[in-house]
Amino acid sequence: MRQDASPRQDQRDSASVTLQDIAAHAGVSRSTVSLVLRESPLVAERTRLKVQRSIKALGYVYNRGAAALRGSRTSTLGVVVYDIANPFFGAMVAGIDAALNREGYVSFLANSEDSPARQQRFLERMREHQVDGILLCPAEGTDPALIDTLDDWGMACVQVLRHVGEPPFDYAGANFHQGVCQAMNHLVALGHRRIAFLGGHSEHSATRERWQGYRESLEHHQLAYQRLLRSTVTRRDGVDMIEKLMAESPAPTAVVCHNDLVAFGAMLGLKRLGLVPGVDCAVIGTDDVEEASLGDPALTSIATHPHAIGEEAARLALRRIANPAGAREQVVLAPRLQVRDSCGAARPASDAAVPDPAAGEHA
Amino acid sequence: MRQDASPRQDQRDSASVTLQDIAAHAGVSRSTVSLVLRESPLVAERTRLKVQRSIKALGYVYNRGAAALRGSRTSTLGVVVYDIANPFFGAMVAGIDAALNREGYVSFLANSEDSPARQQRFLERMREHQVDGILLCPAEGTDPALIDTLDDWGMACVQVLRHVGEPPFDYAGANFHQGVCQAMNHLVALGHRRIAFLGGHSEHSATRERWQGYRESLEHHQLAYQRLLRSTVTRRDGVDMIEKLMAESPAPTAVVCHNDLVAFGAMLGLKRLGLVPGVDCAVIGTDDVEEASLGDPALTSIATHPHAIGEEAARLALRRIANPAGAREQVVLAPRLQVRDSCGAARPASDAAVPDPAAGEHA
DNA sequence: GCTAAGTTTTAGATCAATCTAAAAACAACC
DNA sequence: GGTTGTTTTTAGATTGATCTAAAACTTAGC
Repeated sequence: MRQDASPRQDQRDSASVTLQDIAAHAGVSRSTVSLVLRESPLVAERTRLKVQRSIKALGYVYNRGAAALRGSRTSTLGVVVYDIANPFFGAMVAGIDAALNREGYVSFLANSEDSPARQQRFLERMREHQVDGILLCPAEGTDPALIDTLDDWGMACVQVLRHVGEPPFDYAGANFHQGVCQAMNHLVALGHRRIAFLGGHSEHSATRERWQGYRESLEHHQLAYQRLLRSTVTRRDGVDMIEKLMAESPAPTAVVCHNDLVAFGAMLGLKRLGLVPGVDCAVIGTDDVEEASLGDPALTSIATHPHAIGEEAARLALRRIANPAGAREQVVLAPRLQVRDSCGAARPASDAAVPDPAAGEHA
Repeated sequence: MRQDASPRQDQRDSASVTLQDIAAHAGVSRSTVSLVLRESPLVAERTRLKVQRSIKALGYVYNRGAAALRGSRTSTLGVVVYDIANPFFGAMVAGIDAALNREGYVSFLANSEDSPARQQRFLERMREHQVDGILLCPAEGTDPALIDTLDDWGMACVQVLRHVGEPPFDYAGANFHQGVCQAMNHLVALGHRRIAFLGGHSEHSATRERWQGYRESLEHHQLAYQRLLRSTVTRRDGVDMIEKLMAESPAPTAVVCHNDLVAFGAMLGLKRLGLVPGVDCAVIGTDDVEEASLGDPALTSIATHPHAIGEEAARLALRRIANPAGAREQVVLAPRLQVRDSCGAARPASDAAVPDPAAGEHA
């Protein structure tokens, strides 16, 4: 009836074909078949071909579970993120998937929802499944000792985007510090003197790095105005924070945001106040998600390349699995400031004491 | 040194503790320990407690690979989506994760990028790993025979969101047909007579269902104007399509969009033309992603509840695994029209021959 | 005290691969 | 033809759990 090419008809119904069956069919031993499967150079060309024919004829399926029992690798990895519904993590997971796919690895995914308990449960499951390694965006409140524990468990662990504990550890992420400095330099060059930073929650490494960049930039450019608002990092937070800030006196002429969601919120908040983003107040986001270029106005954003970070993290994990004793690595990707319409020059009309001549040069 | 509660000190260094070791420690047989682990009622209370103490004392870790080799289940599932960077799928995966987590299942994730070849590679890997089942958002161009093949492989397969082939099959998704009808009814009640449908690509079930809803609504309300534009479904497509439509004469007074991204694009396109979304042209999206409520104006959208769909799909898969011979099920969730500001009444000023009195009732 | 029935426990086979160490096959050389 | 050295192949042990069928231990009844 069915006309497809697979040799399903030949197989006995759904009963699984084993090395033993192939050995019998090809007239060799189980060991030889195993060697063929693992592409050992020990086996003679003629034998190899004969065995491969039998493998095809019987529709053999490699049993990775059985192989893992005797061997040392499972070719599986665990991936933990805390918000898979966030497109940033989606892109990152896509990068991980692409890199692993190339190497024949496959990954379990868990969404911790920033709950250390849930994260812990998943990691214990991963241990039971004997994954070779873990890619971990640690949930908020993760005990730094966890990294050592994973090491004791014999699973390679690469932290991604955030990290807990002290180096040396394996890590892949973006240089948020540098990214914020780039944004600040750009704004200062445009003549801005009152720049606020919006958002960031509790004590994550990724937040600390941004805030440090902000503070150091202020110092470096000798700017007196400093306004750093903590918050969760949703679009609504952006609305709330910008409304609060613009009611202050003096109000900022520019804001740098923890991520693009906050930045979208800030732009929306400005519009609700009857102000024009990029004219009345410059807005810069972080991540450069796909929507950034299609905003109104198009959002200037610090591009952090989640797909690339995912790929780097996966590759680092594979390196560590291949060489568990090797030196720990930190792969920190440089961000790039993607300039668009939401960060015009500071208005001369605003109450700046001395209009900056530099503004003209760069406007 | 380290003060945590885990009995790591007792274990011999990283060598794994087996049932045999526990049996020796507790003074019982390997079989008894196995029964305790699986909570068999056969084991006497005293023995059970004794064995559980030994399990704790030795820091035993269950080896699921070994268990799967002898047993029939792996407690693993494969999940295939075609665009994990899309927040809609992110939310769906979060729903799947939540439902599986409760049942002690864990899932492999793959991002097919709508490539049947890549999807096929992943499914073969899943077979090698002997997953109990697959949650599949089939890639574009998937051969309908694939569903039967998976069945032959002995893996439960639940299609999600899209489906290929003929029923009966297991499926979880949203009632897109009904959703579009709700949107159309709403627009008609507001007085709209020229309603276009934007977006949808090639022959997916999820697209066909939307288009059918559109066409049947037109017929039901006896509307002569029909304009259905095919496209991929990105924000940019929305911009392009609305610009094209508004240049036509007569132009539509409302558009229903394949998803929220297209709708955002349509709103942006209207603004670029100097028109006001919700006033000059009503816009309705599909999915009701988080951003919908924060748009400018807030977007009316057909909420399809991706998280709930993910949960339903996962639960259905677990049911099928528990009972492979059971009747196939289709779980189709009813969408809900989330009315916001982007779909005002059709303007009396526009060239409608007869202003509809119904518009007043609902405005 | 012995048998029968019920409750607990266990030895040994099994699952499907890998690994080790040794055997078999082949070639080359004296 | 026998020895040596390679190249191939293989038997059998091993991995860590589950399963089956039987053994060992209780308890009840006469």
